[in-house]
Amino acid sequence: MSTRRREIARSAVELFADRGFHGVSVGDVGAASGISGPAIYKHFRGKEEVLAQALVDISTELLDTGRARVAAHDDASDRLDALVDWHIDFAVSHPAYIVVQEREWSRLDADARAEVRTLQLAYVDLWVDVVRSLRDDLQRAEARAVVQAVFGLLNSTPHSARIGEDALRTLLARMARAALLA
Amino acid sequence: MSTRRREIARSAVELFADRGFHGVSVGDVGAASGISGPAIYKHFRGKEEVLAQALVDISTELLDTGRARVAAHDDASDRLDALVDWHIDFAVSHPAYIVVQEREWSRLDADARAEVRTLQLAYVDLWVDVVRSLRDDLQRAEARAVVQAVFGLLNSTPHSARIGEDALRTLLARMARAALLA
DNA sequence: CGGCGAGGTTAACACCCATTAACCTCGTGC
DNA sequence: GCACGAGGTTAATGGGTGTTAACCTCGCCG
Repeated sequence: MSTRRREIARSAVELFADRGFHGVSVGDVGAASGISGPAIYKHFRGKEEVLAQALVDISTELLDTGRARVAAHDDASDRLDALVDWHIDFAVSHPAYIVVQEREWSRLDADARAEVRTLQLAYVDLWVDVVRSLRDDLQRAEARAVVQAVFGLLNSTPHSARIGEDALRTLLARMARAALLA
Repeated sequence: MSTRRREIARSAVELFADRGFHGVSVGDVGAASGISGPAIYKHFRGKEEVLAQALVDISTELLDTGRARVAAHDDASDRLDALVDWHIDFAVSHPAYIVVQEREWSRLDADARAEVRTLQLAYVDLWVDVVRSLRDDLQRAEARAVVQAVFGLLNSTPHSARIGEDALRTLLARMARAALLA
């Protein structure tokens, strides 16, 4: 996967985030990368493949870094904190990715959707394992629901009110922990 | 506001929820209400007005019923429980409305956006007042952020895993309370 | 030096879709 | 009985968009 593909996908995400996939033309996507219009087709087979690339990139980064952060700690409680902090880091610094991932998932074709879904599931499972080592009362399916709900909480950042970024981070971290361990 | 407008908007929401506003044609909107295509223009000035009607309806119902539920209790803690239960009721039974409200807000023109925003803000404030009566440590802006985050948590229902509806309700209620009072 | 492939460009095409026009058909008040 | 307005219908229009075609221009390898 050439780095140019990733550059194009990255800048396209900003557009998708605030005009929606269908609200952004191929011309817009090109313009955002300094080229224009049909030049996109030198890198992608179609518009939708740009979205796919972006979503795969997001999911991969979330998973890979998440794994690394978990592996850096031995204590289960520390691991949970590490996951919460990492997810907040990501959500706060890349709100556009969060929005697009939530919103445009269904526009992907079957193959890309399967790939993204696999990555996302692995990320959820990473959380689930840590959560269950702290919550022996939860079945696996329940733990998954808990984790999804916490993602909803943490991903609310883009829509969120205007308080300082640091205050927001600590607020969210405290709420997430409380919700996870309730 | 004729009731026909509301019927059309209501059935359109289901379409918007899983294909996105731009992914649904005016023909589709008509077909979903048994009429077809341009007949929509006998009730709305344009496609976007259908979306606006739907979002205004959602926001109004959330606010009005929320107010009624709060007024039915004197104790602050009971009021919070009532809000949490009502929001979960709504999110579980109308997932399409939740999805559309989150996703397509930005497609509205300035007037409709302002109206929806006012309603949503009043709903948030309803929560904020109750939360602050239980949490004297929170500034108003912080309380707003807390409430938004809890909405994110509760609105995760549509994306959520497959556990029984009752189990999901109690799980979410417990998590929400914990997050709100942490 | 010559060719050629990667990555651009602009022009053209075909299609879809929101909106408008023109026309029909009742149910209802006068 | 009849005008008329509300709420449909189908046909036409016009703009936008994804994609393809045809063509240009280098940088690099043999």
